[in-house]
Amino acid sequence: MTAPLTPGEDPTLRFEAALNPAQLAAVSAPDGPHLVVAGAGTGKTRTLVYRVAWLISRGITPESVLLLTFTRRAAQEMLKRASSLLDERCRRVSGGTYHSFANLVLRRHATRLGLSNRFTILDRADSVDLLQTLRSEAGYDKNGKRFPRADSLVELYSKQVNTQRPLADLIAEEMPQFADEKDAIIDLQGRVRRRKYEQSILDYDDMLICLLDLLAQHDEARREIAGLYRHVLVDEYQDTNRLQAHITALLASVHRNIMVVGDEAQSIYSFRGASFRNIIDFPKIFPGARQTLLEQSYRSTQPILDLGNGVLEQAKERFPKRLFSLIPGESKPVLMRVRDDYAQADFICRRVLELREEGVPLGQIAVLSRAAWHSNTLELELASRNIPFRKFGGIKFVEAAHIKDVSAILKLALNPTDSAAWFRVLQLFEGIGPRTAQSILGHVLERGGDFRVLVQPKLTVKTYGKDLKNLAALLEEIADPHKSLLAKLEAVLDRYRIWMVRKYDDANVRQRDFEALVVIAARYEDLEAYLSELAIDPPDFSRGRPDDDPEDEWLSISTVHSAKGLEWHSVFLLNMNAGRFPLWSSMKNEADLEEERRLLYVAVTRAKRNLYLIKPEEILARGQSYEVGELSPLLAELPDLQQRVEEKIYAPKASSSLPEGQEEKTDDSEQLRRIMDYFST
DNA sequence: GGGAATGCGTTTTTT
DNA sequence: ACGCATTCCC
Repeated sequence: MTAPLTPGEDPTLRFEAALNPAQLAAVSAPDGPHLVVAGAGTGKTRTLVYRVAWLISRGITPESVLLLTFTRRAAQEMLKRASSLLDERCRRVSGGTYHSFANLVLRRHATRLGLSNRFTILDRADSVDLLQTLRSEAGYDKNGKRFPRADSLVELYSKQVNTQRPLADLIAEEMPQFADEKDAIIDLQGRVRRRKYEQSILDYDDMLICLLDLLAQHDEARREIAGLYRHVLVDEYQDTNRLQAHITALLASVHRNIMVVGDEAQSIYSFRGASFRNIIDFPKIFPGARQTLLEQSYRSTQPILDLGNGVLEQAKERFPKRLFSLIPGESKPVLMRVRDDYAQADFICRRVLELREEGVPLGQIAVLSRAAWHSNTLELELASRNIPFRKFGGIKFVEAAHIKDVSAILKLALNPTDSAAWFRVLQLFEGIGPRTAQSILGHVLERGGDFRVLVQPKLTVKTYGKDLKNLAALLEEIADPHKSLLAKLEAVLDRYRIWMVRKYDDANVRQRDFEALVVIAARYEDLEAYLSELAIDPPDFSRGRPDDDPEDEWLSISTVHSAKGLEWHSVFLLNMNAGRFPLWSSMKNEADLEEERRLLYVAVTRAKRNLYLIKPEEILARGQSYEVGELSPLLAELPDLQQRVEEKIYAPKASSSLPEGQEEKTDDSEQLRRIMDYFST
């Protein structure tokens, strides 16, 4: 990155030297709406970063620039880069993810919506718990009839909110087998809504809904909030849904200075209502919007782009855009055939070590997969060979049961009417299951969430009476407004450790995660900010070591979704089989297959220099049996696949290629590994 | 008999 | 890790 400006230096000159004509046009564009369509690796982020720096260098107040991004990592990265371009003023730019922005605005304006500003936030699992509770309260689970599972209902309702389509239509499409229960399903959604409203709890979707409600229904609020932001910038616009597009448009309704950046070909979140229509329709909402197209890739070599372009050519719906690159590099992506999952892991470990020998740091290497669990075998292999890695995607740190338990206890101190939190906490104790928890929490809520209900004689005589007493004492302690956040957290952890040992046999492994919890807490003043942070912007790694490795000294393992916006020198793509990538479930209809194509496009274009597509010859099927792993149709459908990739076969000669001093690998060691794999989870 | 504990089989992607 | 079904306990 370039050095900071010297006083008196004209930043404009710097921008012209650092950007190509299309990028410069976007960066230095005059006020007004602007759509930037940018292919993978064409400097999308760079353009936004320079735009922020350009605006501020022209005297725009940093706080009045709003930068909305998909992940907080992306936001921080951008502001860091903008600061190093210009100066620290760039750090004061407003923004974050849609959800974190919604949280900030709602804490200020909640009362206008008749909502407490001490609301707590439900994550996905909390929503499932709440739904479970209401489902049994309403008796929908026990009239003998089949009824959708709680988690599929949560998904359905979420889709309804994010697509803003009638629930009845979605039921007909997504779960036709439950068409008979349509009325009950609709009724249940109403019950969930009312309950959340009564108890001041919001799920992720509610945060967007409330923000939209505030902006769309309260004109004064809209003018006040939209008035604050002279410039609105949005990254990854292809992954916004209708709700977010509506919010964005309203935020820009006062000053009309809005720049959205995106790539229809990388739209991979349609399962949560995202639509690249938002990009297509942008000029309809903002007539006369300027448009800029970025097509030159600064990331990948031409052979890698050729494969990406080839994948996209098979798409039914496509837009005229063709990436090109001037980066030298002749070698084609490698399609590596391996025997099975274990050979795949073996190949990656060896190749990773070789790459490191060749001078490629671990931090410049990534392994990507369609689903988080696809890398399970690889993770074991990496661990046994002491190759440090971090895993992104799948179950996150904050989603682990013990972290959720601790958060739930803390939530009660903030909002004692949060029944989802009560439900979880009560079931920590032996002898309390869903039924008993339900009944106790009924008593608690009757008294407006008073903890002292827990110590009434009727309860203390039970086997779990002592636990409830301890809980009540703990809650009393952490509800104290004079106590610091850290002190509250320590109090909870001290008590929870005792409960945890009874509940989990791997308690000492889980124990280590609490250190991270304390580290995060140290950054916050109060409980409310801390819990919001955990719910909205949690640390995004799920496995591996957070703090004790230097930045670049670990290999990334990631889902394709979590790899969005990132790039590596060398990329391995796992399981290029039918059923794995694309998943079986996505092979049934063309719309899903289209999205898988875009996903593969995203995956391929993460690579700068080396790309390995790995194709096991056999895959472990349902049950224990191996079946033939067909080549992914997303590759097989390319008429000129042979020209676009170099096919190789990985057939290790076990004894000769093993490093000295290690045990020779024989067939039974593989079997042992299989057994270990099976029993370790 | 109600409700909790235990065992079994399955696993898409995320704010 | 979780939902679901079965078994076990009060």
